Amino acid sequence: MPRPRQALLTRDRIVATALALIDADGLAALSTRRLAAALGVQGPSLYNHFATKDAILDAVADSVTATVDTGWFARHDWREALRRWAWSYREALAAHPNVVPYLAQGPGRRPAALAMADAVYGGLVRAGWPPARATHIGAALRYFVAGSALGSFARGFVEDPELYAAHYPHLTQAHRLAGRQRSVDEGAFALGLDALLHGLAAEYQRTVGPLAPLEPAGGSE
Amino acid sequence: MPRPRQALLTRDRIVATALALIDADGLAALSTRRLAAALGVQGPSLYNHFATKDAILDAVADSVTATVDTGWFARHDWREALRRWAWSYREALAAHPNVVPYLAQGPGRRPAALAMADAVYGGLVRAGWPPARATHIGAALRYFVAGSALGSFARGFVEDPELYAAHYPHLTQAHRLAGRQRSVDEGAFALGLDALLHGLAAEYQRTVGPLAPLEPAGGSE
DNA sequence: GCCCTCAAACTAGCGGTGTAAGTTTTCATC
DNA sequence: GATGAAAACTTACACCGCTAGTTTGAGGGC
Repeated sequence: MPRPRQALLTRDRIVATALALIDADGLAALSTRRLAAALGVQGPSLYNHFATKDAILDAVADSVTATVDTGWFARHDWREALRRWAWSYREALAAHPNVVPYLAQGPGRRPAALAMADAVYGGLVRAGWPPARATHIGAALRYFVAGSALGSFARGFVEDPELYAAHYPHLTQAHRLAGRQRSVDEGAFALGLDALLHGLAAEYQRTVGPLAPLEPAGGSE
Repeated sequence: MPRPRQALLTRDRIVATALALIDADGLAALSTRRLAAALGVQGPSLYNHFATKDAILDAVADSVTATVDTGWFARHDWREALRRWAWSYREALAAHPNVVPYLAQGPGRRPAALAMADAVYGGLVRAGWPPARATHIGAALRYFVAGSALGSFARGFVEDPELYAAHYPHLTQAHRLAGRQRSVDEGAFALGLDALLHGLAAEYQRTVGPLAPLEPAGGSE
C-alpha cells in the first residue's frame, strides 16, 4: 500500500490504541507490531509518527497524567487542595494501573507531568510553605500516590488459603485480600492520606504559622 | 561441553549475578543470554535451574526484600518499629533502584515479602490496632516506601534550566533537583514518614486508646 | 496543468529475545 | 556395572525494536 488518500494514523489514534492495549493486556504485551495490527497497519509505519517505542509510551503516560485535576490549589486551602489533588491523581493512575510502572519513573520531559508539578509546587509556596518544604511535600505525596497505584497491595495476594497459613502465622486471612482488593486499597489510601495531611498540618503550625480554619465540609465543589 | 564435573551454576550464583547486572545496566538490559555469558555459560543453561526468566527476577526481588530488617516490632513501640522498618525497607530498595519496578508489583508468593508482611501485620495487631486497620497501615507504608524508591522524584528532572523556565513559572529552579537527588529524596521521605506516623498516632489515640510514652530518643539500638 | 517534494504507507531484513526440544556426558544410586 | 537424573550443550522457532530503501498519493509553485 502506498500513501493512502487519507492518513491512516495520527499520534492521537496511536496513543489511544496503545493505552487500550496496555489496559487490556499489560505493558509487556504491547509490541509495535501488535499495536500496528490493532491500527490496521504494518509495524514500522508507527515510526513515521514517533521516533521510538519509548516515545509512544511517554505520550501514553502523559495522556494519563493529563486527566489529573490540578486546579484545586486556586480555589481551596492547601490541605483541601492537596487532598483533592491526591485523590484525582490516584484515580487517574488506578484507571490504568498497567502504565504506572512506566509513568512512575519521573516527570522527565512530559508536559502534563511538569504542569502538575508546577501547579502543586506553586500552590504550596503560595500557601506559605518554604520552597524546599514544598518540594518535599509534593514529592512525598507523589510517592504515596504512585506507590498505591503501582502496588495495589491486595492484588499481590493470591486466593489460596493454604499458601499463607502454613508459614506466616499472622497471614491466615491474607487470601481474602485478593477478593476485596478495591476496598482494601482504597481504605489504605484514605487512611494514609489522612494521616499524611494531619501530620503536615501539625508541621505547618510548628514551622510556618497558624492554620486557616478549614472551610465547612462539602465545600464549593 | 557436556555436564561438567562440578556444576557451573547454582541458583544463588545466578541470582547474585543477575542482581549485579541489573544494578549496573538496568532491568531492561538483563537478558538470559547476557546473564548466562556473565556466568560463563550458554543462555538456555539457566533453564536447568529456573523455569522462566520471571522466576529468576522473582528470586532477585526476594533477595532484595530479604535484607529488610523486620525485627523492630519485637523490641520497640509500634511507632518506633514502623519508623525503623520503613527506613530499612527504603534503604534496601534504594540500594537497588532498578529492581524496584519489578519488585513493587506485589508480594505475590515471594517468601521474604510475605515474611515481612507477616511481621508488620502481627506487630501492629499486637500493639492494639484492629486487624483491618493494621492491614491498611501496612499497605499505606508500603505504598509510600515503594513509591519513594521507584519514583526518585528528583531523578526525574533533567539538568536543563531552559526546559522548565520557559513554560512552568514555578519550576525555574527544578533543574537543580537533578544534582541534589539524594538529599531531596531523603528529605521528602523523612518529612512524609514523620507526617504519616504523626497522623497515625493521632488516629490511634482517637480510636484505640492512649499511647504509651515514647522511649527516650536513641533507644536500645 | 505539470512537476517537484514531502509524507505515509509498504517490504525486507538485522540482530536480539525468551524458551522449547533434543543431545551428550557426568555423577549418584542401586 | 547398569540406570537414571542432572547439567551442560546445540539447534531452532517465533517474536521483538528498529533501519533502510521503495512506492505512491497529496499539496504547493511555476
